[in-house]
Amino acid sequence: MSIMAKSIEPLPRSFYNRGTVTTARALLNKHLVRVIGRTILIGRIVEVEAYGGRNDPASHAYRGATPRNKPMFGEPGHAYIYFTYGNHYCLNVTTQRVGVPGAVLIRAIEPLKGLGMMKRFRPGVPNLQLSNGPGKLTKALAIDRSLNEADLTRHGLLYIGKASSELLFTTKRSPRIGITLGIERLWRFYIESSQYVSRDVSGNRRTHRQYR
DNA sequence: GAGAAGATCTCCT
DNA sequence: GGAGATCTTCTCA
Repeated sequence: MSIMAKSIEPLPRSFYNRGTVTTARALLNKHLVRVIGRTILIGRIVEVEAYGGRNDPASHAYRGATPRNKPMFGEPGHAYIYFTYGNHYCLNVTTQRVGVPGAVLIRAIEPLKGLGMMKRFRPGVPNLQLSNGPGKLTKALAIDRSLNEADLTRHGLLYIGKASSELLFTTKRSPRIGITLGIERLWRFYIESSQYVSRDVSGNRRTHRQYR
């Protein structure tokens, strides 16, 4: 039986209108839905990181509001998408009430539907490598700045819904990846059993070699 | 207006 | 394991 996108109901605003770490954890195993024309791409969220505000030196919001990080200060349940390293887009979900900055970085998804189109966006890449990193998954789902501030609580081009069935899984936590400050916080969460997370338990990058 | 750093990925050795 | 790519954003003068 195929997964019908319409059967996936977007998570309500209240899901995001709470603590960022709580929301990050709760986003695991939810379904990220991307609509491109008549095609529906769906990925199961398997890895996330929480980013706070003025008390979190690793966060874009640490020094207050800027034009870039504005969505982090806005309504919860919206996309915050930024461009980094001259190459990559990163997808975040805003949390907490208006005026309180917070966002969850989606770091990895497991492709569930629309694999063919994802592979067209990432030609020559093995399945396990399609979306096991923040820059990879935005490319696999054709997510760019045009979707910045998109409302994720509605049926639109991009939203997040509950999984059709709640699987049992074990959540692991670790320091966040790729930052130099705030590494004492264990604000990265991932599904232990998933093959699609970006790093293994010891923090090593998952490379092509390991899968050949 | 200049300079530096960056929530990354890929290729090369 | 390491470095280059590539460009946006922010900070500071």
